[in-house]
Amino acid sequence: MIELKFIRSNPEIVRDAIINKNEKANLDRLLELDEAFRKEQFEFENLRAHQNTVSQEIAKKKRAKEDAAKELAEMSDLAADIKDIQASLAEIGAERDAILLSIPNIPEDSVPIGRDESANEVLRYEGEKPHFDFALKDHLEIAELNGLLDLPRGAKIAGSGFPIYRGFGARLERAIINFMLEMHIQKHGFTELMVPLMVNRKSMIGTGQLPKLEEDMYHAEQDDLFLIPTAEVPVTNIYADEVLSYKELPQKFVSYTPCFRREAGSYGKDTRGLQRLHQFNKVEMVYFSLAEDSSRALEELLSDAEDILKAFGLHYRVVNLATGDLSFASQKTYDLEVWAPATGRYLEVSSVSNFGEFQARRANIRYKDAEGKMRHAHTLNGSGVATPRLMIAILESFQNPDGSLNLPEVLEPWLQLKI
RNA sequence: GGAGAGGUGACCGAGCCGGCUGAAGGUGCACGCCUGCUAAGCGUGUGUAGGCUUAUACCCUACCGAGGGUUCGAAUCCCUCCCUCUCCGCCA
Repeated sequence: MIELKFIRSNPEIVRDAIINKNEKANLDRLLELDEAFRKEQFEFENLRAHQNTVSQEIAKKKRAKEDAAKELAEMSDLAADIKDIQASLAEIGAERDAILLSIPNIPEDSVPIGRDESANEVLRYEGEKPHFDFALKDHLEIAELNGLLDLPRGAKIAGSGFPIYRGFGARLERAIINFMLEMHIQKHGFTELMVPLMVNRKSMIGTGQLPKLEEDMYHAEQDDLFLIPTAEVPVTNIYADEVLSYKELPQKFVSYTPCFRREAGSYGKDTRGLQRLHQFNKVEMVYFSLAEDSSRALEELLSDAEDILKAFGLHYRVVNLATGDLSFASQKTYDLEVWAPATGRYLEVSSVSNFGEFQARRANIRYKDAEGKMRHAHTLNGSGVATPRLMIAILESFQNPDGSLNLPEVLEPWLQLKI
């Protein structure tokens, strides 16, 4: 979240951020509550200070075995007043904090301003765009010809958007995941984590999925647990409510998990095949950095994610997301969009974001710097990468005229197969 | 699920027959001294958050798992919940 002090002294910056990110947060009400809270807090603290003083007197007199009846009489009323004002304070504070949690992070200056993805800025294209001299089949047709997927039965047992990978399709999926994990571990210096796939409400608030996106989350009501929409949630929260030493930073974690999203409100959009799923696999990178290092770390994460696509020899582009397309918690995000030749579109396979101290404030992730001062860590993450659309790009890019596949050699050891 | 023990500062750990405890002691950390280097030793300092403020200076308030209660006053007493550990049961 944004520090209340900052909001108080820079309301216009916050207001612009809310507008540019298409958020709805009642900033005016927040400022009003903030003022009311501080006013009552002042009253409360004065009363409390008086109460403490007199309490000391009573203690002193009792120890000296003197009579303290006069003081005790006064204190009764005072205690009642304090209780009242305390209740009012709690009420104002609760409303204030609820609004505070709905204030989005503030985009960096280098983020293009615009209300939706049409304002996104394509920074560059990488890799060679493949050319084919035969009629292309899309990933669903390839999958069908090779028996890689069983979407109808996935839908039967769970619902649409819950895919079954079958036979070589399952092995290929698994090989891709392992390949990505090992590259991040061995070449990029990440530490692997295997994490809970369900998290509590506090964790979801910590990374900023809640309160805004509750409708998009699968929720187990009995236990108030949420299926994770991304490994970002459990991994980023591992240091919630902790104080690290500056010497322990930076830290880089990579984690493979399935991800679960209800995708409420996006029915019928890009639904063919694996394009949009309720359950999908993703390798996620999470980066905890010193406050002054996060901009550099963002570039590093981007490069780590790009290495995956480069290793497969896929054509892709790097996009600097506009304010309106930026997530609630992000201050800057690069998307990687891979080219799917038969689908004929660039598909998002990775989002690499810098959250600054926004998540660290919510989750209370701090460190002591070299001067012994408390700082909030900066958190970043990036998909490295999500598999379904990567699978689309792979199936479509490496197809032969007969629908068979000519897969990239880098997968050879992971498939335990001669390619 | 049943029985018991416990949750205190970056960490360990006292306090827990209510007031003089923001909290002993130790470790760690920072600075200084000392030793030819390292190690050891000596000294000093070292909580967080909020309010007020030009101020990281004072001052005030809050915080001893979370939330309530009793009381003039609670880390200390009572209740509820969460978590950890040990034993029993169940189970992959």
